[in-house]
Amino acid sequence: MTGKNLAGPKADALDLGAVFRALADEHRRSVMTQLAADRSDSERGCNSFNLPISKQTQTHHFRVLREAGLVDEIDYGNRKGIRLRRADIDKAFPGLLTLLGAQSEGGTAPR
Amino acid sequence: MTGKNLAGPKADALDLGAVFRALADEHRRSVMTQLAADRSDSERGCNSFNLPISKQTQTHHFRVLREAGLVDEIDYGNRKGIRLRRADIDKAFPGLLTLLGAQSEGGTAPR
DNA sequence: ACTGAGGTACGAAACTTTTCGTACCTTGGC
DNA sequence: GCCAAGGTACGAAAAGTTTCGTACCTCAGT
Repeated sequence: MTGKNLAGPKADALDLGAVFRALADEHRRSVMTQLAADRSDSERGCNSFNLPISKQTQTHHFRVLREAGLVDEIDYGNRKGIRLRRADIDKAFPGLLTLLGAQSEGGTAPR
Repeated sequence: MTGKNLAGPKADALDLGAVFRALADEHRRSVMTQLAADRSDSERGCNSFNLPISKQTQTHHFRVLREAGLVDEIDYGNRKGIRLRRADIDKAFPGLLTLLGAQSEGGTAPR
């Protein structure tokens, strides 16, 4: 069954402030890092991220990501899909998605 | 008179979360955008940014920027200087500083 | 039609951030 | 020595964020 896409900002209306605010939270950044790491940009189920928080809180975080224009949310009624808006992000803020991978890849330098 | 450099994280200890949290605030992002735009990376006085907030609040914001490792603060006693840590930032998060300029420069891109 | 899994709405508690008032410190110039 | 300009410390109000409880919705399978 075809789901309907929930509304987010247009590609040319992405706001850097909203994006940084969205990425400031550890849980949301974890989601974005996982999405950015998958070069195939396939749709993922919303509970495939193993977030250690309740589902109400997850609803909140996914909404913030969508409203920042970072992901599309596809509503299937009793299930939800999420997909990275890679093309739009790369166009508006080139290098941002690469940055997300940098931290984990860089290695754990002891102080 | 030589001022003394206030402590911030080491170059290899920059944290992406702290950086995004620092850049999530409009005032701090404004400061960083101005600093990033000056390719000479010269030291600037702390009240040369025309922030529409009280000096106590400015103290707070500059501290957040320093603790995120984005700037050095130089204390002259009755005056303070601030300088972008461009090399450290470029090394840890290449492309980040370019991103800060993107919004103002990119402007209204026709899609 | 019932049930169960996944999701949302609303509201409240806990926590964090931003902001500023009052009081105080530091340096340079008089 | 005194003052003014620039800055900090501490505390508290205001505002924003994160979290979850309770109640409810939606679809798939039976």
